[in-house]
Amino acid sequence: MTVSPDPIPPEASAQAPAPTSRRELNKAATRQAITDAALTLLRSKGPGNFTVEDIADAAGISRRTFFNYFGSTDAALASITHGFLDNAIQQFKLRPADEPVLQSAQEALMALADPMTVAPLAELFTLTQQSNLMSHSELEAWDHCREQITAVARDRASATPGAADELYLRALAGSVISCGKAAMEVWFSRRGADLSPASLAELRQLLIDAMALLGSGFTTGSTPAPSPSASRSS
Amino acid sequence: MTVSPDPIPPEASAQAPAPTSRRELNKAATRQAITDAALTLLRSKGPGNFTVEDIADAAGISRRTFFNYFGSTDAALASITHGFLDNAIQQFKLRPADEPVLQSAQEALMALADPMTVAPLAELFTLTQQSNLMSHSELEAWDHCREQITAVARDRASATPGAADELYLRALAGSVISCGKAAMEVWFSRRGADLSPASLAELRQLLIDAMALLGSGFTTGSTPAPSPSASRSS
DNA sequence: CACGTATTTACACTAGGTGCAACTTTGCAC
DNA sequence: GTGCAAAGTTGCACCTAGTGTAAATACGTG
Repeated sequence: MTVSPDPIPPEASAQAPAPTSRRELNKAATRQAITDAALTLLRSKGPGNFTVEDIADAAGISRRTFFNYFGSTDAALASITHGFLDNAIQQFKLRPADEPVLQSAQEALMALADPMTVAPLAELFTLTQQSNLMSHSELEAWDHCREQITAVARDRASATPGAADELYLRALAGSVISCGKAAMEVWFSRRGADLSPASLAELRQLLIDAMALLGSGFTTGSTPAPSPSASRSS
Repeated sequence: MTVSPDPIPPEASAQAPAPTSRRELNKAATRQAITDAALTLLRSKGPGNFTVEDIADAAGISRRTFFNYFGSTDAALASITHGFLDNAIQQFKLRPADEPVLQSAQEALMALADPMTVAPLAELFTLTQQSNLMSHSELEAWDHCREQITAVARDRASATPGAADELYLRALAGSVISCGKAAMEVWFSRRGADLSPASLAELRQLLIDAMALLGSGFTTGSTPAPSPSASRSS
């Protein structure tokens, strides 16, 4: 795949530090073309009903080149999830080190509950929902995120005097991920791919509630606290 | 694979309600032969270094028959995990309906922290640890367990007046699974495949602590509570 | 333009996974 | 026991995933 010499000024859509050579541009374009093609095929044919060759053809590259970019169809699609979660981790790392992990997670997720960011993830989710378990690559992406959270939590703990142990770190990070997933699952099952402001507000509330449940130890005793509770509102 | 007409009396090793016909016996034997062969190959060659054909040969069946039993090598190995978790779910379902879910989970896991039950799982874990993400089939097994927990929790909730919502159920079940996994990970990383009484006692304690962390909302504020805390001792 | 390097591509090959038809074993009635 | 139908196994053909390799093409730089 060769990019035609679009005279795009260098500052256009500069997300990364961008050593914007033609090689880099081509690679980025190919990568994008592959994920676009994969998503299009997913839309039109449904999960599991298209091959790597289909994607390669649609993206205008050879089958072999596809494998130079992704290890499988799943991986191509999971790059969407990966992008979202990388973003989340980035936000998470920006939080002050003395903030409780749960709150950091909540704040990081809040920052991402906007249409632009969740749209691709929401569509991917709805399109793959029928075959109810996530693909291996997608699970890998979530697991990678979990490890990142563990690492950050470990750093923060080592700064405080009574450093928490490994069990604490792993259990916490795993639970945060699980609760985040749970919130998204519930959101998708309630609203489908609805990205309206009201729907996104509901997502935010679900994320807040999920983290609050985790922080309260899932106590149901006196306060069932299903929906109206919130530690903060955007 | 044909079982020779061993004159085994019908009560020998009757685990299931056992409609013990010859057909059932043959199938069970084949299934067992496959998982045994897979585990042996895993031991001798390491993960990813043997093929379905290798397993089939070792189990004395054709490649095609292997696929009549399992969808992949991973699935054959994951049957170990599946067995353990099915067992766990069974224990979980036996708990009284008015018991808090977290405590039920803890009790169910306690009942399984004996050498016979954890040994296969421990070995599988250590043998596949180097390639750090679990196989797809193994993750499926854990996810199936998560769904079962969700279902039980849903039943229990619908019996109580202030029925908890879907977010609560999913977040709780997901967190329980995550914490269980975390406890096992820590155990394996500390003790390898050590199945001594002391090691198993440590596993029990880790499981107890993990559920306690979840129940306390991971509060570190005043009580770091890393190890000596426990809501009960076996 | 020319040359070295990065990238793409075609080709060959191993292995996973599935449908199908022939064959063997088992359960059951007689 | 014989015979028959259902369940299970096997070989075979076929498609797809994924990888190694070497030739061809595109790019960066002088």
